Amino acid sequence: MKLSVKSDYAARAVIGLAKHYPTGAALKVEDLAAESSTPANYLVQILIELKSRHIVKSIRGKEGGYLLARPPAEISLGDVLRCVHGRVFDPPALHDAHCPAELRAAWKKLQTALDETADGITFQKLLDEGADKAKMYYI
Amino acid sequence: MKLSVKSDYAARAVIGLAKHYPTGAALKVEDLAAESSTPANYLVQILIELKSRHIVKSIRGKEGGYLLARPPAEISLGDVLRCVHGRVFDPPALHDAHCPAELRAAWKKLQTALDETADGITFQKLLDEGADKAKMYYI
DNA sequence: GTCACTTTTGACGGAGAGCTTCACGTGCGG
DNA sequence: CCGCACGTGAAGCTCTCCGTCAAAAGTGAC
Repeated sequence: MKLSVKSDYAARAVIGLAKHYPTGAALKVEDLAAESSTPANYLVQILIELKSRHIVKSIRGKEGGYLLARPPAEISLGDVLRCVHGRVFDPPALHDAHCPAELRAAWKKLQTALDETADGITFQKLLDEGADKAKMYYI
Repeated sequence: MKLSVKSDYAARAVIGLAKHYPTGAALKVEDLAAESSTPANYLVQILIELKSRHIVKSIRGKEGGYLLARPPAEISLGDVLRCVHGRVFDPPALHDAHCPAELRAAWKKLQTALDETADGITFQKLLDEGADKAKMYYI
């Protein structure tokens, strides 16, 4: 079960924006694409989806670009994942009447486990982990 | 992120075999397909994969068919899932050097959360749940 | 040995999703 | 008015998933 690169790109973009969040300045798509090494033209579409879910916001015209709509502590990996795809771990069983109830319950269990874990990971935590890792190099 | 129907079919097939496990008799592909309402021709391929991972075993010739290779308590949903797809929740980030380390750690966390949950669900538990549900109708 | 019955294996093809790029429209500032 | 950057839609391409089919090979009954 492969996870699409789209979600990966989205997460990288949000991380990139989160790093620039304290500055308050907008980040151009091309700069963000270069920083997170993602195809710029594809990243645009992802950013639009992220915008529609109020995870990021945009400023047009010169000096325009993207920035986070909320502080990184209030954005979870689950939010980004659910934005890019629909529901995380969506089993076809839920739409199929032939699926036995006990199996449906099992899928649900997996789904909630994944959801809760993803919701527990905020981008503030990811930033802190990255900072900790950078600091460890000096020890 | 949709889960493929293949995994659903596989799980249903194992449940069907688990129900017949006490009898010790082999179950024909067509019967199993009818019972779990899955396309027989497709189910064959899934069963072969399940066999290669020693989750089920087969008997050829007349009176042949499939049966579980182990008791239902020793088969987890994670086993079936990993058999049908490769790794569960495989993020492309692991193969991409451009992915930041903190994000890779986050994907790993989701992956292990899903793995542990799936490994905790044995088919014996699913059978018991189904039996409990059936019993509740008589109360 | 032969036959009926089963699994086994391989290949095929339509359908759909994912990835990427391109071209043009829209709004903002100078 | 003009340039810059976002916004949007469409197109191509590849690849996997889903399902079907046909032929091969093994097994027990007679």
